[in-house]
Amino acid sequence: MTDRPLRNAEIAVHFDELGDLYELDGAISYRVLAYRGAAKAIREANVSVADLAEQGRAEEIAGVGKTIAEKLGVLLETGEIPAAAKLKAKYPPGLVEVTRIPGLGPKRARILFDELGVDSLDALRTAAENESIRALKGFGAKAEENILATLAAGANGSPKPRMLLSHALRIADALVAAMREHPAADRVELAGSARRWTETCKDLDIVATASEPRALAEAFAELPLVAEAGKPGDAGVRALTHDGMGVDLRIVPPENFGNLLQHFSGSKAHNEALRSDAVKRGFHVSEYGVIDDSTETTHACATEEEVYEHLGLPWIPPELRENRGELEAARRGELPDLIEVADLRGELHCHTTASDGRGSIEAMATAAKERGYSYMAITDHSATHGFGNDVTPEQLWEQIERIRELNKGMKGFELLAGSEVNIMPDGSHDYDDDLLAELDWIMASVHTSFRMNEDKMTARLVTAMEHPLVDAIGHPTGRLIERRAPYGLDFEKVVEGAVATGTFLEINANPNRRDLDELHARQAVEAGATIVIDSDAHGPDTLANIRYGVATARRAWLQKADVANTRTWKQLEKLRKRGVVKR
DNA sequence: GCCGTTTTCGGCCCGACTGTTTTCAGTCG
Repeated sequence: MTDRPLRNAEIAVHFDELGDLYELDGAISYRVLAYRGAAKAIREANVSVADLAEQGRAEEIAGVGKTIAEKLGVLLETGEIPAAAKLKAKYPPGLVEVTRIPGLGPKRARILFDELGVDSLDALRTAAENESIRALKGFGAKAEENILATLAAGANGSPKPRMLLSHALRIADALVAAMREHPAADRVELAGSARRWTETCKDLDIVATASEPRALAEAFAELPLVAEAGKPGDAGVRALTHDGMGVDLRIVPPENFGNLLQHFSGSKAHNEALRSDAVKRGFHVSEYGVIDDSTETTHACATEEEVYEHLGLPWIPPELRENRGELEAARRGELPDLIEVADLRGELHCHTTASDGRGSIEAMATAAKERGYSYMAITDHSATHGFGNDVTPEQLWEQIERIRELNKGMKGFELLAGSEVNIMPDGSHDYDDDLLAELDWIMASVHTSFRMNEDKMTARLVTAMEHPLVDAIGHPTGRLIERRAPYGLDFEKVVEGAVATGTFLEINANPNRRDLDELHARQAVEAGATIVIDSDAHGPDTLANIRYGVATARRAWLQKADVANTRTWKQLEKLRKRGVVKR
């Protein structure tokens, strides 16, 4: 354990935990919400909250007042919050797991603990089996039945794993397409977190209007993709797909479609903030309409644009709806003009059969041209990648020759010789400089020794960026969504290094990576760094993964100009640190 | 606990569902 100051995410964990503990302790909900709100703001702050606190400026964070600032100070000094320590002595750790059993919350868990001494999931199961829960006020036999059923179904008090967006969208797109073909369907749209292009999804929300709502709901329940479904009604139906994904189909009259789409697109945080703000202006917003206090009329909205318009706001792109400043920006008329997939002019990170890819150089180039790109860099793995997929220096010399030859035959398309070189533990690279100097484009990435300490890993990346020929850092934090945490990094220092050296930082669009993530990407661009968005395609088909990278960029508020490969290759060459190379 | 073009005190987003109740609290999204 180094004596470095706590990172934002680590501080946030402490305040979330304190919120949970206060909730168990029966604190008023607004106090609990205050801690959770502060935790979210701290987690998403793009400066070091520890540094801010050091300067006595913690209260500049929205949702952090005098009390939380004080607790933050003590946390940074001693490593714990006294109030939390006190509550942890009072409530056993297993009790938090009990609150996460569906149907049980903090209030009911607390009753079980106080009355029956339930302090773990095992104790909960025993109490339900002994039928001692039904005697409690507010509980009955049904409660015991539900508890045993959820425990038997494998509930373990940990949050349910979330499904990767790429997987969720495969199902969602198929469901939406099938619904749109139904004769009773009028409008069918995907809502929820998938519409906001979040990294993972808990479930799917689909909203629709229909000439015969019940017929559409019934047809939905019968789709081959659906494993089981509730009772279809005029309002829709809930279903479960074969891979366990919950799907909620909601059907409303056409005049309310905008309200419903807005409501079910979320996020929760965006909607709460939107509604709080609306109340101050004399409006009440729900999925059924916008109520105007002054005239006591309810406005049904057929489109989302109308919902926002009633509140004096322009339409806000779903990717921005996370309560990260979008409402304020919308009110000021300063929403970003978000980057789009069509803005990208070239691909700068892909693999061929020379390393671990599935396609030839020609196949990759053809697929890139078909996407409308005007350039592509072939970036196979370098000599130490291992797994038999490395490109030796000799092979790379040959590949450069082949690419130069192939490029001669390309019209209106530039095929570039590149490499994804490994960043060695000391920050050096595994090809000689004279070979690197022959390449048009160099990505540098970490593929080994992930478990270095934070200082060393930060220095490793900064050293890599100081090399005059390294154009960009690939998947800069090394995380795999839901599978592998990012390696320890002082991200602020990495961004400083990128800005100082003029090295681009990648948003890797592989849906398992999306690395940089949206918060890091936003932070990097605000600090003056330039981004490249790459598919890291290992075959012609996965060039299309670029949409996940663009989604991350949009969620990071990025505009066309923030991303280097929205430019032509000639323009991009001038932008990078080594400039244009004559050959 | 936070916050301020209604407010430094008194508010704090909205509605559905469930199981337990005879009118509602807790939970969920």
